[in-house]
Amino acid sequence: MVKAAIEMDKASMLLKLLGDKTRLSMVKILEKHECCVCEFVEIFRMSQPSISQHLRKLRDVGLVKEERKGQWIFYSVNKGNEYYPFIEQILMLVPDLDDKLKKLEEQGTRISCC
Amino acid sequence: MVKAAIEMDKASMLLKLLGDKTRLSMVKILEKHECCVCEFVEIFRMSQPSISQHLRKLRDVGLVKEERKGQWIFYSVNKGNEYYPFIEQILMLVPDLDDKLKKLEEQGTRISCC
DNA sequence: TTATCATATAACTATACACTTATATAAGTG
DNA sequence: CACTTATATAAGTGTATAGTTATATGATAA
Repeated sequence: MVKAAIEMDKASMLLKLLGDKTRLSMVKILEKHECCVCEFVEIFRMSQPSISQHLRKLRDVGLVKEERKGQWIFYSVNKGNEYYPFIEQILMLVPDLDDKLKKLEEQGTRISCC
Repeated sequence: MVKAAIEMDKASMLLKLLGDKTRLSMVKILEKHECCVCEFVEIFRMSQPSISQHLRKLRDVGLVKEERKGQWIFYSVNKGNEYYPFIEQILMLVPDLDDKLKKLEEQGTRISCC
């Protein structure tokens, strides 16, 4: 067992949380980039409330944090969170999604709202 | 990204599968020990159908395999499965449950049925 | 053969979950 | 100020999920 180890309860809770393609992708992106809600709406082509609700689940366990900048709210991974070492290990096993952001930039929609 | 990497679809599907405390514990135990259904019934103090259904989900994606020995069916992790490298990395982050089996042995129930 | 043990499966139930629509809040903009 | 933009939240809906009880299957034992 590695230094990122945690109890079974916590581990299964976190795996379930990341066991959703949208949330897993969000966290993978947020690990490297700050994003606001409207960008995720673009990336995942999903309704704004749906995106907000996923972000809330991530925020409720402290995995992501939000920062308001004017009318936008930027999300990022909370690397100080007690579970981050665990999450970090899992994210290493998952493909990069930088191309998704790059695509937004090319479309000019990366900062459509931000 | 590490050699255990897989696509997002697969990753989230597997994380969801392990995002259940019972299944996560099962796989962690089966990684090191063959077990039969009745042992899991003891360990998790859960009904036999419930245990069987969890094992079926794991078997359906090929994570565990079964081998009949007389009237018992022994399960073990299928280390040849394409997803095993991914699973292995996750299991490294999770505490050992050897004490649970040890407890069964002490009670004499480890091989109550097997 | 009948009985028993180990396991699987089917049918049902209650809860959790992801998503939708509608509405609220909060910050800019004209 | 009213209007728009960005986001959150509430309420409702359909489906997935984990568990239950009941039954089926398959092997061994009497």
